[in-house]
Amino acid sequence: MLTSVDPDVIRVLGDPLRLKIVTLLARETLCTTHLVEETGAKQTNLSNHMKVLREAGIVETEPCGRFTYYKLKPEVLAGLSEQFAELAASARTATENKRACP
Amino acid sequence: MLTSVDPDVIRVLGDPLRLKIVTLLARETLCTTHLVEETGAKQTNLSNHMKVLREAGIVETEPCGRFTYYKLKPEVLAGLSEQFAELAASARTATENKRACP
DNA sequence: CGCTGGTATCAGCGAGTGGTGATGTGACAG
DNA sequence: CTGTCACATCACCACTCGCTGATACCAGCG
Repeated sequence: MLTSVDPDVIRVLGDPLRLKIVTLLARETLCTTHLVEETGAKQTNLSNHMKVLREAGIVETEPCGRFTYYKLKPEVLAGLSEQFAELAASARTATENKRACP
Repeated sequence: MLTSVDPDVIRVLGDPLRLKIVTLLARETLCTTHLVEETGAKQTNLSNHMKVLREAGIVETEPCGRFTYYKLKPEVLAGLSEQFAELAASARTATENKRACP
């Protein structure tokens, strides 16, 4: 069957700042201080976005002394990739599969 | 380099109704009337969403008499899939790539 | 033509969301 | 114990965005 993509994950990744965070975390595991430097956003703002990403199951936290490291969960991104690939494959066959005018 | 995912396309797909439309269009090419039946949304609402999808380059229109057929552009979805696959692959190596505490 | 039906556009309203400052919490240093 | 630092939470404001009704547009049909 055609597995529909999870709207929640996409919605979370739809925010430009969050997408930038995800892109940064795809390169290396970072803590909030690093993310503040890299993105230029306020700490409070970052913390809010990290909470959203955490609750969406996209990132994991790993305490390290007073610091909190964030790392991506690759399986979530891989799942997204697979679901979009399925959609794309299905869409290729749908071009000629046209429902009749009512 | 790590190609960042296009925020605009993701943002557009983040809406649940639009995602449902895309899922439906991945199965067959439909016109607005069909989409109204399938989603239960008002015609005006659908038309607004279709405009957003069109401007994001996700769907193409194909007039057919008085009807307007919409079909997906598979390459956009395939591109998304590839970009997420890259992110996932990069994220897998980023787990041990931890920046030092400041 | 004028009428009808399919579609697009416009203006307005209400809810949800992001940004921010103040504040709370918990861990380490001295 | 006390101060400091990293981080999280809360409350609030402003703004955006989606939904809707009214309306305009356009293609076919009689």
